[in-house]
Amino acid sequence: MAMVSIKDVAAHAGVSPGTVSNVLNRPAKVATATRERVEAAIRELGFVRHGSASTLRAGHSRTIGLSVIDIGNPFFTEVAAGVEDVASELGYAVILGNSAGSPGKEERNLGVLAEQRVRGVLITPSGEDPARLDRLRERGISVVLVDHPAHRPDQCAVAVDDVAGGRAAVAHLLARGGHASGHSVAYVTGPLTIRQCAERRRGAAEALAAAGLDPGSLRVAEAAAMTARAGEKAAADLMADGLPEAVFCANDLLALGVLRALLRAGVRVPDDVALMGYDDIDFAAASAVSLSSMRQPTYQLGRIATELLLDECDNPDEHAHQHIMFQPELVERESTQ
Amino acid sequence: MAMVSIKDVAAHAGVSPGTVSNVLNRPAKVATATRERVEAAIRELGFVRHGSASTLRAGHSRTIGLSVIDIGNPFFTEVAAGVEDVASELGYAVILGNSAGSPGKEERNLGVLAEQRVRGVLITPSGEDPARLDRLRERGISVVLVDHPAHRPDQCAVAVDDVAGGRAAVAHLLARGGHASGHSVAYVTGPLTIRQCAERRRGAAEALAAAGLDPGSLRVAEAAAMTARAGEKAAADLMADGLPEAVFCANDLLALGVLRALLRAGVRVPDDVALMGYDDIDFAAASAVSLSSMRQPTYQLGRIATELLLDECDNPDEHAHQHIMFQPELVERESTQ
DNA sequence: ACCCCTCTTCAAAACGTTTTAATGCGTCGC
DNA sequence: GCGACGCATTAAAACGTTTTGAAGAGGGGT
Repeated sequence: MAMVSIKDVAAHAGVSPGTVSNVLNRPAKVATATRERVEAAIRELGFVRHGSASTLRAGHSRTIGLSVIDIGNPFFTEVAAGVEDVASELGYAVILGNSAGSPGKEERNLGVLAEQRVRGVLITPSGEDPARLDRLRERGISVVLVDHPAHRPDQCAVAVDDVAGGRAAVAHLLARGGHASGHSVAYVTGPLTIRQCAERRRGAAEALAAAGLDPGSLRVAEAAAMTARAGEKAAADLMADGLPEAVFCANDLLALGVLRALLRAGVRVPDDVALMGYDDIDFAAASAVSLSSMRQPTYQLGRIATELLLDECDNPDEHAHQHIMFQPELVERESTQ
Repeated sequence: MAMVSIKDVAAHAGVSPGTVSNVLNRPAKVATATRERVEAAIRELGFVRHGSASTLRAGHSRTIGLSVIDIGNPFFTEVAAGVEDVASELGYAVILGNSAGSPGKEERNLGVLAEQRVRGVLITPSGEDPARLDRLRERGISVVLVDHPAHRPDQCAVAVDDVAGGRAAVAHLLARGGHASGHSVAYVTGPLTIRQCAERRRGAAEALAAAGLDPGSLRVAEAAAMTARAGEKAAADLMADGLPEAVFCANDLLALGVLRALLRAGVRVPDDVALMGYDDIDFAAASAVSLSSMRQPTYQLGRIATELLLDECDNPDEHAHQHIMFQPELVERESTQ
């Protein structure tokens, strides 16, 4: 409990507190002999810099915020791993916020981040309200969007082309043949207020159109959440209305749930119904019927977003805002063979 | 960028900064009329309390640290979800640290947490070195162990009985019958320096002994990590030395990897080899052959640990340290039928 | 000898909040 | 009408660091 401060270190090393601060922050500015004396004192006394005091005086912290929609989803977990790795390499701490899809909780989390005076925020926004993020920017907190295109030009964003992904997925399903109408293709999705869900749907409709089918005929089953449980429920609803020939799910969690429900009902996959997921999480390959999916560079998403954010924070002058858009990649497995 | 401080609010409301602080921290102490005036000023000016200044002066922050071994493992993800929920309910921010099994990285992360003067730390230690944690305690940072028994009496810990889990798992495998010797049972594990791995092994050996077999005959395959990929590799090694009749894996990720490797090699599960995982992650039920596993109250682990930690922080006097030990539960699925 | 540099170090102010002890102002009991 | 008391508010100090401008020491060139 004996809080040892920079002053104690200074006294112990026979220098002024300012010099200790220099040793800590710009070691080059201080003579080798003194520096070593100070470093020894720091070690002997077990001094740990008080981050809050530093933040208060310096005007900025060494923490960033990460706000995701669902920490239980392996997609976000991998993003978080990328973020954590880069942040930790550069000596930043990561404050985690889980919005659980609720704009209210997201708002509260952003409030906490603002209080903590984080250096910047990485966020996969759960709604489409740029105003809140602009308010952060006005406070001098940089914002980088993750898995979401930029709201404005003077902002970094790292995203994946979801329309293209939806298009490729449904095109792949249609390529198996035998689809007389769009009605034979179902789209199981999370809340369509989530951008990713809406865009993948748009891509799906485009694929139908490209195949000469009515894009409006896509059967859409909107689940309340993007979890396996919600997927099971959606599949039950779907089966009640008559089986489609192919199902495209907005993510792998939904797809795993759908798969479980179908198999339990005695439906054969892919023979009776072909199935596509999205995200290519690790478990997609290990499921009962291995799952075809759209792969995204998830870990990289987190890494690059963090690198952009910290570059923006540390070199505000030379920093060039970037809008990065990756293309997803089709991974073909048993569920569509 | 216009930082509005408590002084600005005070001026705008025609009171002193001290009163504003009181409105923020003990609203009961201030007359209703003034309080409302101040609250209006706060709203109009968009004031956000400077967390660092507050921490500096008050001597403690409203953040806690969470240090886990592998954020990519759904087990820890669920723990993290429980932690985040409770912390967020009580207005605390969570700083996430991923040790990736490396004591060095864990050490660095703890350093960051110490600098941030977190109120407390939730940790699943990756090694067995209580000294580092004691050093935190000396600094006035409470520590609660998660999924790990207490190092000392005056400390909270929330754990699950891993010896019992290992025992139950292997007993279940043996109950299928046909085991002439312990050699027919393999244990695929992560690094045995990880306590969970070592204890589950002990439980496994105990089960062999209880069945009248030589506990030393358990075939142990130690993988470098507790991931599906590492599991695949371990399975390959295992097959090279002759197939066992039953495989017990230290977690579901390893088990999924083993399962994938076995199936690819044409081995039938459970007919040729029975397989048990551990953790009962969501995906265990959805795998190619649904996986028998040991279920742990994961989300609850996170919730309770956080509640204990925050109770210890907020009521240091009345707080009673607790050592909570849950019992895992066998979940039987296809892989052992 | 003198001046002018460079290289180190220092003293002191500032960051935004919390907290303590003190102040002012009514009100109550007598 | 007087002193005492309670309540609401305030002024000012303190938390531990960073930063700035200035001071001091030593050296080289004239």
